Amino acid sequence: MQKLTFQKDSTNSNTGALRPDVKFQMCPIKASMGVLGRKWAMLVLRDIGFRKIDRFNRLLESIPGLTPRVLSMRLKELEQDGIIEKTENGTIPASVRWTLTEKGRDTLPILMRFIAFGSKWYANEVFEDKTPRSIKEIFTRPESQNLIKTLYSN
Amino acid sequence: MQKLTFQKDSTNSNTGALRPDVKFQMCPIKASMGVLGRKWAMLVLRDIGFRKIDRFNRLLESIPGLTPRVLSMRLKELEQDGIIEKTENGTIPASVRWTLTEKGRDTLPILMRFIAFGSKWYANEVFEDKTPRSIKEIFTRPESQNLIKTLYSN
DNA sequence: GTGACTACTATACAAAGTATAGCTTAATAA
DNA sequence: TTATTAAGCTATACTTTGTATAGTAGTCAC
Repeated sequence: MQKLTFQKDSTNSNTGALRPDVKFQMCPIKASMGVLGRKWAMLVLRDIGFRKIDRFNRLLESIPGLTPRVLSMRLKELEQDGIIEKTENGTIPASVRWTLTEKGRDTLPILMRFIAFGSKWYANEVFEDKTPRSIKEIFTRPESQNLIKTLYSN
Repeated sequence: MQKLTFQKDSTNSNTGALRPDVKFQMCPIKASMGVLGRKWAMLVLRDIGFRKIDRFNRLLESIPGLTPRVLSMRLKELEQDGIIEKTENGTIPASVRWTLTEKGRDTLPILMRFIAFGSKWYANEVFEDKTPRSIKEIFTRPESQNLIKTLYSN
């Protein structure tokens, strides 16, 4: 467990604040929160990105509490923001499949950090044995290692 | 720009899904969303954690749109969840200061990923020159390097 | 005493999310 | 033939969450 400490910041009267060297016109966190910050958005991305659940009704089933109205709204917002895209094959009833775009795949490192955080700090709810776990303890199979490395490290 | 690809998953009929090797009783992302998923929560953490803004009225000023009612609620929720803690010095009027707990400091890697994501994909709004930037291009000063390494890499 | 600063709370309203039902098209089952 | 299922939604009403604005109490400086 690494202790996080802040270094003195010579440009900022020693408050210890982390300051960017480039001026932000808008905070990138705030910008990201626009669509990703809405309720259920992260869980929809989790299912599409990690669990490969790509159909409307399958997403509804896999996310308890999510209603069709809100799922429909989240999918539209995520699509308009370029985070996911749909593939409609021409059949009727329409068979829609959702996948991540490049931008969408770039949200997975964020999700991985949430997995790490939740597995450490909400172990009571997350694991049957209530024991906190690290990412490495959760994804141990050799097939997972490349992906974990890509999504969790630099 | 690294391309993210998924390896075939021999245990899961080749859907390419990333599956944990430990059973989740509850998804750690969902667990994390409880308090962190509410509106403004991440921005409050950003200010307390990175910008060292630790007073009620200073937080209100620094987060446009946030109202005292909601800030008061978010602070209470984050405190109850053990993410932040308050220091009240006995003076009247009470002078309250908010700091991150260990759990709170563990949210900073999540925020760093949001910074990275936003700086890459919302450059139009984030930077005056509308050019996407990486974390390394944003935090270039030697004093920042240790912190960035801790919060961004493993 | 006037105004400013501290950290809030109160009230009313608007926006966002929830619950439930229903729609359209087509394939399958009885 | 009729009903059921499944696809992906939309409609309506209601509840929760967040917004806007004003106000509170205590203390200090002027």
